[in-house]
Amino acid sequence: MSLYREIVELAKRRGFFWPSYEIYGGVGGLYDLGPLGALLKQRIMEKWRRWFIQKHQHMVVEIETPVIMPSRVLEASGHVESFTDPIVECRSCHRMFRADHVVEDAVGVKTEGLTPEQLTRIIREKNVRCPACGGELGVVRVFNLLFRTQIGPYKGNVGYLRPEAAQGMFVSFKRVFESMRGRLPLGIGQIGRVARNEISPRQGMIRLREFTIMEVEFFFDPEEDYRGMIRGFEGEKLRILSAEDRAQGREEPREYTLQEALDQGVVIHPLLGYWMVVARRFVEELGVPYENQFFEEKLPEERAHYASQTFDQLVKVERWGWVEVSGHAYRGDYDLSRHMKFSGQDLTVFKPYPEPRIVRRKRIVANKQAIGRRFRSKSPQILRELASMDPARVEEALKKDGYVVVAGEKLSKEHVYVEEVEEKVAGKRFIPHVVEPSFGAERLVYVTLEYAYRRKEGRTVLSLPRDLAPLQAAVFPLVSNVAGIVGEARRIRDKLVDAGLYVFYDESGAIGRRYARADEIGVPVSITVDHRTLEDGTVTLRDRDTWRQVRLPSSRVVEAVKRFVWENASIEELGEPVEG
RNA sequence: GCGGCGGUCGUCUAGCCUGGACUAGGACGCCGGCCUGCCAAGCCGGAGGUCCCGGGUUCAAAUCCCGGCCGCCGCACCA
Repeated sequence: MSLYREIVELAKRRGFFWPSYEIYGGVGGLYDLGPLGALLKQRIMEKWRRWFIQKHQHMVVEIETPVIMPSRVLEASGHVESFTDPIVECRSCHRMFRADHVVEDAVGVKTEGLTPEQLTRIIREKNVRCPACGGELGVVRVFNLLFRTQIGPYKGNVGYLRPEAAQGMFVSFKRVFESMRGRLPLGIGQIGRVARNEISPRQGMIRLREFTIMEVEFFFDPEEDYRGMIRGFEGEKLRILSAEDRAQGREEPREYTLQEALDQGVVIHPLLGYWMVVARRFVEELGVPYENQFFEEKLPEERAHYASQTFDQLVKVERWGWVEVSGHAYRGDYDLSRHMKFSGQDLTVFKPYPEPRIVRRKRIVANKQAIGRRFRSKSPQILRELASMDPARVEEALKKDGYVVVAGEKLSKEHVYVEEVEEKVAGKRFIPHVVEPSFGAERLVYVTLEYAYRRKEGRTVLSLPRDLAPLQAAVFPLVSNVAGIVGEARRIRDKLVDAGLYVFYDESGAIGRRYARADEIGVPVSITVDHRTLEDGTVTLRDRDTWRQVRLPSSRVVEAVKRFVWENASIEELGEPVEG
């Protein structure tokens, strides 16, 4: 059986995940997380929080925004338009094509903004055939990956389920920015569910129609030098396959330090690179070694509509080769600009200079009275155009010709002149730029399971990083027919539960079987109460990965488990070795 | 969405081609009991299956035919 199949089998059997709505035949792209899967995902989310929010709490905060979005927001973001592709199917070979691409290639016309009906007409009129087999093409249809719904009882009130959490952060940027007392850089993070109506989801947990996204929108001043922020990170390594390398047919990533990647222009902004380093380390902590991950730059035509540079963080899995677990996009000011335009709200940021600056600049001064007398009803138009002209050029024209042409009229020095003024400028207004690291949580659940999966002496061991284990400790009575032993085991279980831990307790079957069951679901440490416990109060602690055991007083078990699980202490530090 | 292959106890599977003694068999797992001084041990007992769903052919369908759903593999989109 393949590794993938073994994991899927384990997942179903022990309760990590399975297809949703199974009793009704299932629905593609939807998965349930079982008791262990839900815990594992929570631990992964917690780790993400630690890396992306908690460690950066001086500049990154977490919010929560709705899944349902009014259509206006996604019109502004470009998703209503750009998450939609016109597709056409060949009637004979049944291949699918992007209708606009087929038409552009065959007829050589621009298709931007054409409706499916118009595209269909062009196909009919120009007799555009299937590029693969020459067959007849069908009717152009549109598919949109957005799930559409209706908000309230009014049909016209269209809403969508969000395809990414990002828009919630952009829309609420101003409020968060203000509540964070107007500081930049500012990261706004969110963990939330999103939905994309994939045409053909497959690949189990890797490609879902509904999933949890974990993303940060990191807002900053595009003119500021952020190289200081990556101090201490310059030497961090990243494996990157650049778009340039890809265009030349290269398939292997190159290794760069962060500094090199920036110096060579492979990564266009220090902050983009900074979060890529954080992402690499976070994924390493899920159990994926450095050499099994790299960043692939998207080619221009592969990028989302909002991005000017994008990297996918790829992780190697047995079944599908390299799969994306995160995306790192330089979104520029695209989103905030669009929301300014669509909402009419000012989303710019004011940034005071350390000291007000005296700026000398040229200014066009119009003599409105003279213009009004001379040009009468045309003067409003002249004044409007004048306001948007470049002072330097006006000055030059006046100097050279003695007049300047505005709205088809010659204006002389009596109508307009240019003067130099000194102005005090306290700061500047600008639209922040954004870099975005964005993770899919369920993919990480699968990846984490795959990297933890081991076979040892014919048994399955889930060697999950200890702090990710759904259940942190197992407690067993060595035998189940001695009341004292069972009683003490139950007491220890209760103490661990009271300490806030999730405990696997089992008194059925033989001890070896119970260890095997605990190993299989990744419980990092097992505590066994035996006959000696009744004599001297000590119990054994067993390491899931090495199967080594130590003995220590049961009064110290809670502390020992915590040190083992959260502080990664070795088993030997926690007690006296057990012989044998 | 199309093409190819597949869907049988919790899991993995036998049976399907060549319809009927299939009351659908096995292994593992699960539950209970006994036993057990540390790694899936032993003994006894038990529960568990609308053979993916719907329709058709037939005296008779897990088995043949049609449609649907789901999964895997290829073509287009993506965290």
